[in-house]
Amino acid sequence: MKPLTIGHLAKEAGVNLETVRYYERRGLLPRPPRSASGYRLFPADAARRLKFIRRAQELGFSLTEIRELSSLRVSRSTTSGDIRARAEAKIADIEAKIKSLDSIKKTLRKLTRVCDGCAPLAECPILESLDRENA
Amino acid sequence: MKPLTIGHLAKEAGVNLETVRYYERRGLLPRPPRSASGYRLFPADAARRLKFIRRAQELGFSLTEIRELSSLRVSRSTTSGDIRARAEAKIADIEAKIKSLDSIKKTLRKLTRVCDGCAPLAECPILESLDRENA
DNA sequence: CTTGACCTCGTACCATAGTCCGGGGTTTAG
DNA sequence: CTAAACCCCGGACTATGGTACGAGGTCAAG
Repeated sequence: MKPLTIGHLAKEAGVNLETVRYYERRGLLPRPPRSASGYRLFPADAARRLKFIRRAQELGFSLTEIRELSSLRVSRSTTSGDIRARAEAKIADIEAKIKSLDSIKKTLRKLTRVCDGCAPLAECPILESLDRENA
Repeated sequence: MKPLTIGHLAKEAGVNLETVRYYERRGLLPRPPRSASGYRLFPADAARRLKFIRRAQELGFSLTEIRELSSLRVSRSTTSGDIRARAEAKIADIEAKIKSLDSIKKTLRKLTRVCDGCAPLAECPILESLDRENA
């Protein structure tokens, strides 16, 4: 588990080097220890953290929300009941997202089934469902 | 089903009026018919469309992706097989998102269970799982 | 027939999330 | 020992997704 320089970390996680610095500034990555000459030395698992951030972003969480999500583990100065409540709120958020995704998915599924029986060109009709169903 | 002016539509959908114009420019809303004096007259269901756009955004889709998603219905000049393939690709995207959300949710669930048995203060430990599990 | 609330348009401005630049020091390979 | 490749930092720049502004036209009520 030798420490990574910022360049290696960035490459491993598949992000821009500047993005790593940016996340550090924004508090999404703990500031890593430095070498004698000032180079950042990241623990090997920092890459996993970066990937988590990326995935969470794709799921519609802002960097601020992701920081909150991550801080559910480190927080001193809060009671565990408090953490629990915040975790439950996040779970509810997530369940709502899953529900929305499911309903869009169902609509798309229906769409592919309809298309199966369609004429080659632009006949494939009334996929109005897309905005009609997901209310 | 009397048509809505932009102001009423915006209010009903809970978005800023300028946002409606913006979405129209970006091609996310069809340009509506106009009154003699040039006012936009939106069909009543435009509000549903706006809400769909908002929901899709919260799920991590960009406006461009949302336009693609919606265009799965209107597209002339493509075969239905083509539409079908694109719909299936979107379904796969969505399933991946659901999986990620599920894994984050599971982690948070575990967290609340651990917390239940925790001391009041900052003892609540090692929720490392957050980035450790979702690889 | 004017006042206020609404609409038109174009343009300017804002926040978020990066990304790039450039002057400087460091480290490594030849 | 020097050149290439890497790192530092601050600050400027970009793209996306809006939001605000202002000059002007419209519409409904008193």
